[in-house]
Amino acid sequence: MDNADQIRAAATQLFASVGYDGASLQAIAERVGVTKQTLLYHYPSKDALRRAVLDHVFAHFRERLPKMLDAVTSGHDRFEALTRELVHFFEADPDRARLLLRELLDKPDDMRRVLAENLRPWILLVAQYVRQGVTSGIIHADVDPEAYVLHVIVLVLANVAVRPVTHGVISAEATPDETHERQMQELFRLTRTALFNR
Amino acid sequence: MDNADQIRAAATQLFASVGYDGASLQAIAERVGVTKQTLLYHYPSKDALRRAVLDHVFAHFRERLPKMLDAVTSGHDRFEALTRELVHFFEADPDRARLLLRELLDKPDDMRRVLAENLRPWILLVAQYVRQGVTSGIIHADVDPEAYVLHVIVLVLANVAVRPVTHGVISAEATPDETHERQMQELFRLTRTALFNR
DNA sequence: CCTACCGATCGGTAGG
DNA sequence: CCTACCGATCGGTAGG
Repeated sequence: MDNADQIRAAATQLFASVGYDGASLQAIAERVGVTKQTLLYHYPSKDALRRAVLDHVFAHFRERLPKMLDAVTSGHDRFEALTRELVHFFEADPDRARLLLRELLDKPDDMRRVLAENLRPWILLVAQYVRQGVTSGIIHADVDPEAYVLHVIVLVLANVAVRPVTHGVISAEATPDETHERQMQELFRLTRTALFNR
Repeated sequence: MDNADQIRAAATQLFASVGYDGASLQAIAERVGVTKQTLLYHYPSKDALRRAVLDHVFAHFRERLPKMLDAVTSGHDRFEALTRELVHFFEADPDRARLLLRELLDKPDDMRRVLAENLRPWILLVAQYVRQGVTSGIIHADVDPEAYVLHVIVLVLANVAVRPVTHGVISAEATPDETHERQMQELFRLTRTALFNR
């Protein structure tokens, strides 16, 4: 991994944890062990670094898309497998979830375009699979396919992003990990039950 | 509304839209038409202003709590009424949702304490109502009550917060308002179907 | 002695 | 990739 990659990785972490404005170029450079000026050699502006970070997250997402779509051919466990792939993608690096959520809040206009390009085609495709499930009778007839798929994505994204906080809200004697595991189990149950006829 | 209240209101808007670090005291003061020094007279530091903003949101939430809990005595439409109260609370001022989501990302440790105090007792109470519904047979036996209630809150919060982006993701010819209405209708269907036996 | 401010400026740091 | 800087703006405080 060269310096440009290391800088992007450090920026991803810092943007995710303290936000774009909260992360100074100096702080990002220090994490990598280079000067701020070296950073600005690789990325000519802070905004260029932002775009590089975001592009990299979506590049990873597109890489996993075929695997995700393989999971959703037909039947009950197939849709759950898709949700699991989604959870796996964000839990593999929770900074992805926090970063995307921050971008959604910070740059709604930009993100509308980015998501229209990167997420919309995929949502429409999965929604078509949902419609096939309705036709074959295994899925509730009153589901709104596109809205449902978006809800699943939002729910996974938000739950992974706010995971550090969840524990204090519903836990009793359980550990933070157990609480999160419980939360994700209910996420699978909830999204499955809301979709399929029994 | 005196200057202190106006400053808090302006800070709420700016913190919600550009984040805590992105909102300068100068910009907040300018919105109200006072100097930055006047702001610092009312709130001795930026962090004090942050706490005042957050406290005010939770004060509003606690105000509406009795009404919310009235809604959840028993039966199908009662739980939906509770979700509608929650949606109403955040849609009445979407800045509340954006602000809370930002705080969850910016200050997870602080928010864990804040939510343990302000949200946890209420979640546990509603979860007890869910358990009663399980006993009486109207609610699915495999629901995780606390996790379910938290998912509903997270789903409402996230959907209101990212509303400006939703339209570009699933819409075709519909207006942004119609798309959001569709999204919220599916939210009600999803949370209802995941809870109740048919 | 208190309240609600003002114009000016402090030491540091931002992105570039 | 580094040294040496810039215009501007940051959160916070001075006396009156």
